[in-house]
Amino acid sequence: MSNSPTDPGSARGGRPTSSDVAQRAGVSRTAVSFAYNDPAKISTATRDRIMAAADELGYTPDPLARMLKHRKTGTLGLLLPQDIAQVMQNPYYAQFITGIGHVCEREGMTLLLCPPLRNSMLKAIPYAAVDGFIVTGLEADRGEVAELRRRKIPFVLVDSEPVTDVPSVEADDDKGGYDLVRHILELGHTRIAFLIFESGPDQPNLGYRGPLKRRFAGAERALAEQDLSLTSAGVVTVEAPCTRSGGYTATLDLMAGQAPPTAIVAFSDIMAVGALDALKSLNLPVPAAVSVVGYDDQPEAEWTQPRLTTIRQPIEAKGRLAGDFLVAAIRGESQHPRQLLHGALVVRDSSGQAPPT
Amino acid sequence: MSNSPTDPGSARGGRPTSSDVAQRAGVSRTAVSFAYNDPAKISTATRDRIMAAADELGYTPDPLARMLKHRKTGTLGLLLPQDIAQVMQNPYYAQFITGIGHVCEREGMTLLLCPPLRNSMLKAIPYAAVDGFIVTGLEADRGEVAELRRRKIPFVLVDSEPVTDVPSVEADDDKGGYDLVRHILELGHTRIAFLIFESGPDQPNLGYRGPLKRRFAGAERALAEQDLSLTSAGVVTVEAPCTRSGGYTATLDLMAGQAPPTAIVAFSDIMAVGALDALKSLNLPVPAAVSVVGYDDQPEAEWTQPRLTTIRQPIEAKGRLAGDFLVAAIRGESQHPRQLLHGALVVRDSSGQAPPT
DNA sequence: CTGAAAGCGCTTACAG
DNA sequence: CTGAAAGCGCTTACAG
Repeated sequence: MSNSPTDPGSARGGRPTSSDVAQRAGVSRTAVSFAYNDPAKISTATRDRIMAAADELGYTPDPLARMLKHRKTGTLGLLLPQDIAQVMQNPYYAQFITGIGHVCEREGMTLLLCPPLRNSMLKAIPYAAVDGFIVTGLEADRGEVAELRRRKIPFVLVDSEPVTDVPSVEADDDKGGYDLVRHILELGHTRIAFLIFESGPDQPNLGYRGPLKRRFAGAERALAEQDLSLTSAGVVTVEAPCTRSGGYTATLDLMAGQAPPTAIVAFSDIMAVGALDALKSLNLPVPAAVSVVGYDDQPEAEWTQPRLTTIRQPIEAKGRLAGDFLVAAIRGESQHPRQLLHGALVVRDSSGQAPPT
Repeated sequence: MSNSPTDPGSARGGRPTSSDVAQRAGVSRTAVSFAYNDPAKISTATRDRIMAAADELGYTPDPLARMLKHRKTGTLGLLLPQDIAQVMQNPYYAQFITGIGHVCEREGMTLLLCPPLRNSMLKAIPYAAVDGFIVTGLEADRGEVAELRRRKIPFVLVDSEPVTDVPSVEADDDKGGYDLVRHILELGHTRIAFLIFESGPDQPNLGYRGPLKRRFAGAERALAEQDLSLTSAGVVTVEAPCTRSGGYTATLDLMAGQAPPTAIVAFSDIMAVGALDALKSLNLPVPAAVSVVGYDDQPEAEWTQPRLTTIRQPIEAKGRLAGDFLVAAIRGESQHPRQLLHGALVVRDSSGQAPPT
């Protein structure tokens, strides 16, 4: 109605379009577009007139229309396995996103956080206006990955099983788990508790997956060398939320049991810090009575009392590489780069000889 | 070329469009659209045929085109005053984003992180495909806010000066600063060091702004009640990066000076924790020799040794409210809601009587 | 139940 | 230096 040929929109309630500006400035829409994108193509006078009109009308080119035309959005998508709130609570993700952030800065791009939609990562994919996805916490055989493949949209896999036909960034979690447990075993411990983070409601009872699965695989190898296993007497595994208080509570429970562990292997620094808190509150000296080790080497690990033995993992580098690979894939530059990131055992003061029995 | 009327795109290198699917299924583009958006309008047989064709072609509706047509993106924009990497390092933002995340989950929306583009927040605005912005760390008189107003795009201001014609979420930082300093003064301290975070390169030498400015205003009121001021002998202010090690290093410097402070007022918990570290390494008992107080009441504050006296600030609630206000504004529901969030002094163990002189 | 047509707001060869 | 036209890929009244 108000959209008749004679009134191309200026009377509508909505925001002004390039037609409105063109009309007001007495030029074509082409000229308006040039004023913003290629000022050399029009005279200065025309440009000034257009900009003045745009200013009066409160016009700015619609980013959506621009993106549709250019077939690019200038944004990287991060497909998340959990809600934004949960992710932000996890220092691991904060570091990972920091790494991606460096790439965004360099490329002048924005970052879209894409949490599951109605509990489904799959459903979140088609609604994201991005040039490509970074996918974390997903095995390559999941439906989401197949969907991404099918849509031929650039993406990179982080922390999945090794795959060869997709850009991917992996960490040697198997080796990390092995090194950590071997260190503990060399100190003479045999009563060992594994303190792990809950897998999340998304994938219940599927057994451990992803990095956790690989860390356990490494742990089992180390145990096997001493004729032990995850099911040996004295070896236990407890799950808790991936937070400091999660580690605290779980450790309190653990130490209240009979034949409590002499070593606690937490697969997350933040949980290890909680374990340290619990042992302090129980007046159990670390590492004299109980050893505690973590995973990730978060900054906190250096500040705890005693300082935490842990596996250093280059989380930020992981994010940065994932971003680099994605940008390359978007540009069609690289084929299927893969990078395996190495961790390292960092021995500090929280692990020591097993107490005599 | 390959785009001739007889070949609507299926032979192109790019992704398939609804035309390709329509052609393959022998229906119109309308039918394809209905298959996705309103299946009741076509027969089951037709729908199946369409979906099969879509599957073979790897088709999914282009989110950009959809958004352009619907005039909504389903994403909230967070306009950041710093790069993503810096923001993610700051636990304040992690909590704030957590709050927004709850809203995203409830609404099924995504969150776009919009860092400055070429060092300019202003330049970042026109490139963001969002339904509205949450703007943090900006005074209402800044150009960015004027630009947002001009474009008539929904937005909410967080931690700005009070404004009435825009949805906003504020915290009573003035009262926080007052309460904190009054607490310290009541304990008899007169040699006081303020430990504050650097303002960032974006706004150099403009004096303190935003929450920092208001906290200082409150602090000055409290000082004035004791005939002191920020420039009194014994009262100093030092700036450092808003990190644990920033607080650590600054405190070491502070205590090495002559007439070192007996109270350290950090306007950030994370810096206060660093101060605690430094005092421990100097063997200065807290609070017997030196009192330390923080701001924010991050989870860490309860875990430090000794536990930290601080101002509790509902950061997550701040994010949640900002999200709620923005969603309401996008829907055109609310006018200009404002919410002032209250903090509270939480006295724990890190503050005590000033040592006798 | 299905299709031709207009339109979301922009950009970019192309012709003048 | 400027403008008419086609097109990015979709959706949605409208007419059948």
